Amino acid sequence: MTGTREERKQRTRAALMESALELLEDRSFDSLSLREVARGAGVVPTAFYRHFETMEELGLALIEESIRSLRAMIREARSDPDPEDVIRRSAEILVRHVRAHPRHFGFIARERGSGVPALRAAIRTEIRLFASELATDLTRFPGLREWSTEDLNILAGLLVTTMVATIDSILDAPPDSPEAEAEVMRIARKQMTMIVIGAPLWRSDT
Amino acid sequence: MTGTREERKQRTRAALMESALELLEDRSFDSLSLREVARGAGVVPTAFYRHFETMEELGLALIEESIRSLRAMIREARSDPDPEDVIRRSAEILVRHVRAHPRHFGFIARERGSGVPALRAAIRTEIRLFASELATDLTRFPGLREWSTEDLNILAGLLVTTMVATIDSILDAPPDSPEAEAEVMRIARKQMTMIVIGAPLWRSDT
DNA sequence: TGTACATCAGTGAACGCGCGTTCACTGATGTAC
DNA sequence: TGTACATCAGTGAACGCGCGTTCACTGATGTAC
Repeated sequence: MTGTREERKQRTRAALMESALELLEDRSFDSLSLREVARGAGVVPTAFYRHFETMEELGLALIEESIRSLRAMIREARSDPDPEDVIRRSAEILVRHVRAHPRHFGFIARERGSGVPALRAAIRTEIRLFASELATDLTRFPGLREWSTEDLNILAGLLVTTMVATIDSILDAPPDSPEAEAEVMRIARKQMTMIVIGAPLWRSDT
Repeated sequence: MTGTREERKQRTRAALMESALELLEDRSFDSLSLREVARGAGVVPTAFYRHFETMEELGLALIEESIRSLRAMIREARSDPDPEDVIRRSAEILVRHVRAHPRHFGFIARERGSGVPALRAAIRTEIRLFASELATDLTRFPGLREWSTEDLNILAGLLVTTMVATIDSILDAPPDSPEAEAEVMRIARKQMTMIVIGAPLWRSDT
């Protein structure tokens, strides 16, 4: 029981989010109850209301937190100026980040398709944003310089879809197996390579 | 109240599944209650037990039903012996079937990532099965004849991922807009083309 | 530094509600003779 | 064809339970003087 009143309040808030994240490991968000979350945080149900008006608000806060992980990952992937090696590095970074924050990525991956509309919408917006940033980055590649914006977006969408599927694979794989991890990484690398090798040739075909 | 006792029983069973499917349009399966489903079917809660032991059993029955749609779609797509046109036709068939059974595909798309483990597992198994059948079909393409089984599976996985993402797009699009539908189909076609053009060239690159 | 008062994070009792499941039942349909 | 009995899909009351939310509260922390 140390710290100022404000610090302690923030700690309880964090405990509520932590509790939810833990429960979400094998449950969907809209099957979670306020009382369970409070219980997991070691706090009486009514204390919840000092921090969030509704469970949905807590869900959105969790998405925001998860998205910070995502952004950190993207920033790292982008920081590499060498486009030669970009696929290998991207696959590595993706796997490493998902392994480092499995509960956040699991939460996002699961709520992306299902459940509470507000969470669904927030996640989809974020993924779309990522895809359009990727489209901008793609112009650095030699074969793609004079592509139309629309075609770049389509290609970026395809790459993002592949990455999201890779996230699913990582989360499905046994958690402590470096072999499984390497395998997922290898497949992701091959798939992304297939795409970027084919894409520049696609133009001539209309 | 016509038909034999058995026919009437089957009709009630169908009504329970129909009720669940309707409720699932904007809810996740594990937030559904047995009482709601029974209510929607116009039947007392305890009557549910004459048809299913648990809600999970009903969920699995729904997946089975949904998968019949999926199989019908796959059969149609495979029946075309002309590999030239296969992408255009596949995209069309995909969009048409999803539009024809939006609730079934929506249910599958949503439960694929989330919720009840048994449903999740059943759906993933089915998708994996589809991917490995597709891998077999791919050997018909000239450039892929002497690929390794593993590489064919990776390519098939990539195509299936793209199709699943397309299903999401169709379900997200406004339901009565032929323009939106055509747009989704066009994007799916482009993406699959990018993949299959690039894939045969990929080999030389290791 | 000390005192008097305000703030407010967390408490605990209470509420009405929908839930899954049990049980004994009803009465129409099916079957044997 | 008619009768007597068996089957069984659906009923309705009852149960204990966890839920979200309200409310008045407590007592430690913060602030003004």
